[in-house]
Amino acid sequence: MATSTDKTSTRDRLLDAATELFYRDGVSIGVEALCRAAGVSKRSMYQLFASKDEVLAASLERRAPEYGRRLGLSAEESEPPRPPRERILHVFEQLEAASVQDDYRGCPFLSALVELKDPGHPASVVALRAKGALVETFRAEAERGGAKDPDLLARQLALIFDGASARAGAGAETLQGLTKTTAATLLDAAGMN
Amino acid sequence: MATSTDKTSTRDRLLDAATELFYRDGVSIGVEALCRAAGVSKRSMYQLFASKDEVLAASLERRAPEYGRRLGLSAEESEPPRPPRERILHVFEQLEAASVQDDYRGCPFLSALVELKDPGHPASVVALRAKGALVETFRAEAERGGAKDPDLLARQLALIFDGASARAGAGAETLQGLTKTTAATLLDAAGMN
DNA sequence: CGGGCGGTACACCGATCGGTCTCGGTCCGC
DNA sequence: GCGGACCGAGACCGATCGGTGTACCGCCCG
Repeated sequence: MATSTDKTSTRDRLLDAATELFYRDGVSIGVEALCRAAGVSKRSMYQLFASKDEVLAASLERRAPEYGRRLGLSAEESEPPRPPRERILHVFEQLEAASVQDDYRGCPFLSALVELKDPGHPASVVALRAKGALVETFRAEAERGGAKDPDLLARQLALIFDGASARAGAGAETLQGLTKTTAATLLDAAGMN
Repeated sequence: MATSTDKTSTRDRLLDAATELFYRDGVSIGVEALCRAAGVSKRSMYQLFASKDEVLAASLERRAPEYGRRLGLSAEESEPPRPPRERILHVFEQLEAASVQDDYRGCPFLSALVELKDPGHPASVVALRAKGALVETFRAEAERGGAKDPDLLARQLALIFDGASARAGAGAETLQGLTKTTAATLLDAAGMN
């Protein structure tokens, strides 16, 4: 019936460990190490998932909603809707805040796409969907804010977002207001607010 | 004496194959497959390099100068120096031209950094140096072009560059003038030409 | 009480990993 | 012509890969 917490616990433990290890060590982490970290036997893992690839896909899938939420882009009804410009800039504030943590390794979806190199991989499909959702949310905010070309602006912001997460994750950039400044410049040029 | 072409041929064949296979299949490609593709025995490879990691680093190292050259950033004395704005925009033209090829997988240096995740890896050191050189060249052109804040502009352009190569390489974006447009917007905002 | 059911533990599979080593051949200078 | 440097082919090493098969255990439900 999956009503209580302990029913799903082995699956959750597995996906929690998968999220962390795949992110920290990359997709090449072994099934053995993964299961050991999760406190789950390989047998159980292969009863829950058809393959390691599916575990990776599922861990990204589960991460997607929380990812959008932390960026402040989810359509929450709690707060009165802040102006689109603020909401967009808030995304980059969050990104920069996350990037200063020393275990930051960049956007997990982009990393998975780069590491897998196969767009047909189940995890790549999930990652591409998450990336598409981000652009779409940017686009909606841009439109709401009266940008001249919402689609162009959204794709520009996505460039900044992924470029910043990749460079910061690789240790090639420290951001420090860089993305917020750049995003603001692009918003201005798009005539938004 | 390493004077003629054939003396260095096994090394070159190996690095050529390494460049291609590491780029296409990622750093997880096996030594066996690598040597087979290069027509070089494992024994020869391990006499030329201490480890697979060193082969990867050397292949990136060798690629670096040609990389900068293809972007049109090398200090060639042949042509009369075009204005900085044009030179910068030319970089993005070249990037977009490269990204339409169906075997395009993004910037090889950024990919290596993402895949390795270890900034101390010899190949990561090479890649970080190449990335630093790109930013520095942007910065020099920005200064030459009278940008208000050359350092800021250079980092912004690097964001665009890496974001675009990552997204295009992952199949999440098709560019189509996007980077050139965006770069031009940033150049304008920086008061450059 | 008994039988599933979900779970762990662990041996095991063939394949492949990075790396070493031996063998035989080819070519070059003496 | 001979010795040695060089190199490709590939066997071999222990470890690990993703994945499976078997046996055993505790727990809940009838």
